[in-house]
Amino acid sequence: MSQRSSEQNEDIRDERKKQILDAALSVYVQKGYAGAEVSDVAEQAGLKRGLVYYYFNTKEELFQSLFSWMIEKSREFAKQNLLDAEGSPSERLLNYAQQLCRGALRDSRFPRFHMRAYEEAREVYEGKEEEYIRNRYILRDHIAVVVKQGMNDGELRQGDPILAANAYWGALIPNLTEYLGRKISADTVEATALVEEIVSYCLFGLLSIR
Amino acid sequence: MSQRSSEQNEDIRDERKKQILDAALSVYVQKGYAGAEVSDVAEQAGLKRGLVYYYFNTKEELFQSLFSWMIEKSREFAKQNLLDAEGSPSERLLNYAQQLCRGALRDSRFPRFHMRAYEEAREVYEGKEEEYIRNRYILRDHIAVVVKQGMNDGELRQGDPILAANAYWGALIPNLTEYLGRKISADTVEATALVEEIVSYCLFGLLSIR
Amino acid sequence: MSQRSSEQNEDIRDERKKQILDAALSVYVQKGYAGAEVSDVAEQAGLKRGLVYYYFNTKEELFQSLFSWMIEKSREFAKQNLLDAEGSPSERLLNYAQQLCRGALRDSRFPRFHMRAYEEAREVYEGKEEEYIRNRYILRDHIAVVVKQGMNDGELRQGDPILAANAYWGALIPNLTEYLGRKISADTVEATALVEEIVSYCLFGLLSIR
Amino acid sequence: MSQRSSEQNEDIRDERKKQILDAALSVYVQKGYAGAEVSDVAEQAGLKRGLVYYYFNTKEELFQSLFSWMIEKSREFAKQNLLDAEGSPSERLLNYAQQLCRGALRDSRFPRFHMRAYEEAREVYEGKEEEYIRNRYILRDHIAVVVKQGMNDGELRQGDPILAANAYWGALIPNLTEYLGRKISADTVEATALVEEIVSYCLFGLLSIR
DNA sequence: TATGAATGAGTATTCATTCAT
DNA sequence: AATGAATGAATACTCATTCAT
Repeated sequence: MSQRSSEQNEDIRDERKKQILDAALSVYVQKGYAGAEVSDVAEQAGLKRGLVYYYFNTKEELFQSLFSWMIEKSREFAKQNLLDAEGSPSERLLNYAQQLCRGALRDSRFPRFHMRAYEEAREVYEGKEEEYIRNRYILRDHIAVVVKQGMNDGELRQGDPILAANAYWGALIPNLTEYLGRKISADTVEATALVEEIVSYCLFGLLSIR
Repeated sequence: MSQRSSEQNEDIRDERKKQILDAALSVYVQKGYAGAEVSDVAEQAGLKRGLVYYYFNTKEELFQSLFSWMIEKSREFAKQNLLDAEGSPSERLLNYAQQLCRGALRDSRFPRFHMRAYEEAREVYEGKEEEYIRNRYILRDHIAVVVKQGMNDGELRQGDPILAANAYWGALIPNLTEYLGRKISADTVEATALVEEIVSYCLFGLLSIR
Repeated sequence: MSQRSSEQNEDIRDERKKQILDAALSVYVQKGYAGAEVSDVAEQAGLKRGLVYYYFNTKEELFQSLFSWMIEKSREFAKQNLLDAEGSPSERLLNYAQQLCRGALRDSRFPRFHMRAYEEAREVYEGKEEEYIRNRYILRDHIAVVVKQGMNDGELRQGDPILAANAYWGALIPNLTEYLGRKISADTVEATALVEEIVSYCLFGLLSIR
Repeated sequence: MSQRSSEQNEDIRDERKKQILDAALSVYVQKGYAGAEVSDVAEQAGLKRGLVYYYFNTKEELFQSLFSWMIEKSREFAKQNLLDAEGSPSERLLNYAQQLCRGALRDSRFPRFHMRAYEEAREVYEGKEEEYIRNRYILRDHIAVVVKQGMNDGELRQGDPILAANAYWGALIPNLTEYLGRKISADTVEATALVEEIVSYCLFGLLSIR
């Protein structure tokens, strides 16, 4: 019998893991950590339960991997579109919010993941307090860095950057998931206007005096 | 006839139900619906599991009752401090946010409930689509009503009242739960300033140009 | 406060016990021993569960009482209509079967009780082997006595009286419960014909050569 | 791909299901539906409880399967030995009764199942009224068909075939279970005589005049 | 690498029973 | 005598996990 080469196996392994994590994401945004069953994930991935356990030793490990994966993707995204982007802090915050909107139009699971994850990180990282802390707050802290710059520059109102970052992020996320229900396809005029509006609220607030 | 008068029994029943629902709230904000066990609720309430089932037939019924209870309290609160309050729309939105902050200082389970509930309502109300819809969006819709007035008056920027309400509420809630970690006692100068700041973000946004 | 006299109490007690046993019978014929709940019995009797326990210490005791009660009634009935009746053995067997039919027309719970009881006596009398034996076989043994006489007289075919009694009783009982479905009221010509037919099968069998 | 071939798995599944159903039968004839515990069945089968649930989703489903299985076996048996057998109706009824006796000597659980099932079918098929009806009466109806032929031929007395079938079956079954207590091994002269006698009662009745 | 049968530690739920009033 | 709140020991059922193949 011909043996698969080890590189081939390596490829299969990587692909399978991605496949499983992607399925886990879909299940997670619908049911959360406690409510998600390993069977659900397997089914969603079109694989057998046993195989999921072949790649991830426990449900906990699977979802911690999911969290790390998502956090990593989110961090990279923030780095590109926020931290390393060009422009003043407020321009970068605007831009970042726009990019997040665009992303949500493509895949609403991203903001939905973050809505759940904010509350459930403690359960998923039970017993790994540091990772929990590091992961839970990482995005907000990235934002806070830029907010702080803006405050120092006088571009943003003085205050606690953390609270401001929370407000910015909090104003954004629920509206990203709201897209879903409206099922607007990206790149339409309608979508652009909506993005514009959503983004504006988290920077300018609700008042009209400007 | 029973020795205990029927009013006494009525009182006992009411008190027990409250006691159980209050315990369920504590468990819920920590573990969510799927993660919460009826045993946890019983233990938290200092009662036996059997008694919880004496008052609520199933876990589902218990948590649906919890949701209805919380929604009702939230609705009343919104009525008093937002809908029926005095002042212009933006004044009322400011005032309501302040009152929510005060409430969160007393009992952080309120905002924490809403953070979870927004995502989990579908699971809890599985099979009761209308109740789900009604309950999930009720607060946001209350806010949207006032936002719409403000938009009509020209006090608030024109836009979709629902999106604006989402932004307002979203900017507020995560910061309310943030209080917890800081454990500031209400009625201090520090607390007042913090409230001021949090509230300002959801109405004025982050920019300083005003 | 006026005290109830002890005779009055005695009366109440007796009446309540009857009431409970009668309810237990109704529940029993529908659900059997294991399937019957004390709540069912209470509800059927229009009483509260606690009161049932006031009169019968355990579910086991309640149903053992039911069995004793039914057996006693059945025994008396057999004594009057079979053992102490007039006529030859076969005449008495005919008469007894007819009387059982009449009884079933009035209250089908009687034959239905016996159908269940035959199988369930062991469970109900668990740990009381003698009572079980005595009660389970008492009716059949009464019949066997008369059958034996008939065999000795040459009126009935020679054989094992127990087997014959089983056949007689077995041929009768399912048809008594069958009445129910047909809901024939007693004392009609139709009912009389039906009784005639049912009775005939258990004595004459199915063949026409007579 | 799995190492075990799918036929092997098929075989394992079939065997396990049989094993569980057989155990369920043993438990059922002793305790009935409500009294039977899934643990009992597992223990009787020498398997773990979890595995029982792996093959049957609920206790209800398990016992409905048991019923279907038994009914099917009974129906086939009736087809071979009664409906499709040779001879006149009464000869076939005699033959069928004999075969049932023989079967009971080998495995008394068969008649004992039918004694319980007649009463408990309604509970087991709760909510599936048609299946209940179909299954409860199927054997009796098979018998009634042959009885009716016999009546038409003039071989059996005129009457309601259903009542006659009930009488035939009812006279037979309790005596089949009676074998048990006597523990006679089949193929002895004694056993043959007993079968002869039992069978005779359900066709000829008790009278000697023939 | 992949499958699916098997296991066992929980978790929801039921129900007989007690007991204060 | 009567009620209904309270208890706890089962019992049905779920689901993460293991393991032989």
